[in-house]
Amino acid sequence: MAGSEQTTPVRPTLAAVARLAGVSPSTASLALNDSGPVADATRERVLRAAADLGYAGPDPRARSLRRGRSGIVGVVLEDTLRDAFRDPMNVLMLDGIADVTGAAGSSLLLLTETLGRPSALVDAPVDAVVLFGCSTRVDESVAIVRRRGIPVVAIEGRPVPGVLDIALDNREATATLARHLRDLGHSRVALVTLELDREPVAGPLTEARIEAAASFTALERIRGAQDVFPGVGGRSTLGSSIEEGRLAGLELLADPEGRPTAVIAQSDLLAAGVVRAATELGLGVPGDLSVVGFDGVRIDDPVADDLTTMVQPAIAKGQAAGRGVLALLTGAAPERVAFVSQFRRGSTTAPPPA
Amino acid sequence: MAGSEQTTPVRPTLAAVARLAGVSPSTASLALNDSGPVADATRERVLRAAADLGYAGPDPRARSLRRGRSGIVGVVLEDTLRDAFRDPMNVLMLDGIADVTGAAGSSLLLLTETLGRPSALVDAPVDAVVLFGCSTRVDESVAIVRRRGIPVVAIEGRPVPGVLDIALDNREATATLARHLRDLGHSRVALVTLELDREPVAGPLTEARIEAAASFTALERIRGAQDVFPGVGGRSTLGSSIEEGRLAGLELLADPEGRPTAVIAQSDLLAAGVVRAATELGLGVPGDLSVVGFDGVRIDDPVADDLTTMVQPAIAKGQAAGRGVLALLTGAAPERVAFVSQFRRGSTTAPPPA
DNA sequence: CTGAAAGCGCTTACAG
DNA sequence: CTGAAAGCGCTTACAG
Repeated sequence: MAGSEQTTPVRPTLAAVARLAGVSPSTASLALNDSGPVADATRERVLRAAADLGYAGPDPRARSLRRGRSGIVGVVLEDTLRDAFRDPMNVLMLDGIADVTGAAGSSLLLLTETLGRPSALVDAPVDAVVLFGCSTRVDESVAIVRRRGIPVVAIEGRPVPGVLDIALDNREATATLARHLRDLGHSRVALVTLELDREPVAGPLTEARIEAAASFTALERIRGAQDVFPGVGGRSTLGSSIEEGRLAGLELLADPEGRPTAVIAQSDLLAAGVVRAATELGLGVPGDLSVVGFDGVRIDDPVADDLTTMVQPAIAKGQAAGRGVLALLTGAAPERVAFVSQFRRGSTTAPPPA
Repeated sequence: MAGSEQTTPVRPTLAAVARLAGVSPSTASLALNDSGPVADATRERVLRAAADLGYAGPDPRARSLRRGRSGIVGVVLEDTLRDAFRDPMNVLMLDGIADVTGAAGSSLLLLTETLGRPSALVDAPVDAVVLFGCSTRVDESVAIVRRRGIPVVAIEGRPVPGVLDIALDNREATATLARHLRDLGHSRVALVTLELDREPVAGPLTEARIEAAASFTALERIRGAQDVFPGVGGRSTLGSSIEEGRLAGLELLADPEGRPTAVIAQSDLLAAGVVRAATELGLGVPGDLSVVGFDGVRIDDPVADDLTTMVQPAIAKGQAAGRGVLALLTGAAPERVAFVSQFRRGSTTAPPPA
């Protein structure tokens, strides 16, 4: 109005409203939040004053300091959002979390685990944190958060005391797929894994690398395959995407000699990539090569539309994580939750070529 | 240790550290942040005290109240995260924003515009907000945020005073596609639009609905088509997805009589769906039907892999929005940014059937 | 029903 | 170089 200010207009405070209404800040606060007995006339005066001043509600920063709660739940994903959201599983889990925490009035803060750069996690104003355990850098995050005394829920994390775990039967589920392949007659099987190491490497799986695996999810799924095919080898990737699956598939299938007759991919995206690689090399699926995935996403790819896979309840997992957060926040006894995947036979598995 | 507490252990405060170190809180603060002259010996004592107590750094809530900054940027998306993230454009833009704000030490808070439920936007502790303008409920968000006096950047928003706009040449870009079709000889053209209304409806486009359009992006793209094909009709959808495109395509192509020879879809996802619908109906693309999209995403669908489309710089748009936020926060003069899309001729357009 | 007071945990001029 | 003080904006016992 008077003079064209460059600075942000000063936001009216509760004190200003109280002053204009001619009451104390305490009374104004009670009236505005109607959290106490206030005379109707007084309330009205306060409300009018607030309206006159354009008071937009309490400053969330002050309120959260006072209350000891920010209403924010941190969600820790891998490196870039682009990578994290490429896999529909992550999006679905996030959506599941938001379902529950959103209904309780909390919003989600996106945090990434960037190697090198100090994590925003160290001083983000979060009430609780959800870790995506398929990430390879959960351990650092857990350390930071526990130091801060903030409740943590880990989806598929390596069981750690003090961290509420939302578990999936990764090992047993993969074993189910492996048995399916074995029952079909396969014995030359190869793995295509999710990112395995803290600094992901695409390359052949070795005992040493498996030993040192940072991703609990990837490790458990490897173990499930080993339960059925001891010593099974394969390749690790840089993460769950069709392209990574394709690259791994190309490597695995290049040499007609040692070529596997079946591939166990650790996600549907990777499996779709393997199918694509096979097609490029002129191999038929499932005629020449059987391929299984994991997740049970519908992939918009006619060539891998009907994968044999384990269907996991991604949204339910997210919701359970959300409920876990809420429980931890109210001091309730955190109950570990374990989800079970379901076998779905698609059209990408068959007996090995004669 | 002593007694198994149910309550969260009390976090050590700066005051506790100072007490243990035998200095004042002010000095402890200076030492911890090294933001002032402190004797080496003193600093060491403070640091040791902090370590002994397991002090995890300043409480972000208190710090942000004091500083007047939370280090959080709100990002307002449509309804559910699942819907928002289904379109790669949104993910890429988000990633672009995170690039810039993350480097400046801010994290992203996910906020959704849910009809009915009061938006978390009214009291989220954000320093600034980025609005995704293709959403149909930007106007409410703008109102809330301006009332709070928080800087706003809108990506493809309807130009509003006080809101920094990251613009895209939606109208002209669509006109380019339309001219391409006209030059090929098409005159029976139909539109498949993004969500148009506050409460999205899938159905035939009418003048009244266009008049009342809530999505500025959708509206501008309609206008661009009308610039070349006055009065062009079509169908609106519930949002950018292959399935929505398919459904709209099925409706548009059902009747062999009035069937268009070309469809202008407002996103590549929608265009892919239209191609799919055509295929289902036994129509060849581009032989029987030409289809153009918008965005320039690579869609993992062999049948719509090579769309004729306008390629838009999604990540750059996000980065520009991020820079806009930073500028607004430092009080710099906000400069409106306008991006230009590029025509890419794919294999989904050809002259109309004879 | 209303107000004075304390305090959430920190940072930042300001003295000394 | 160090400390006492003020204050960010609110909420919540506690008197009255």
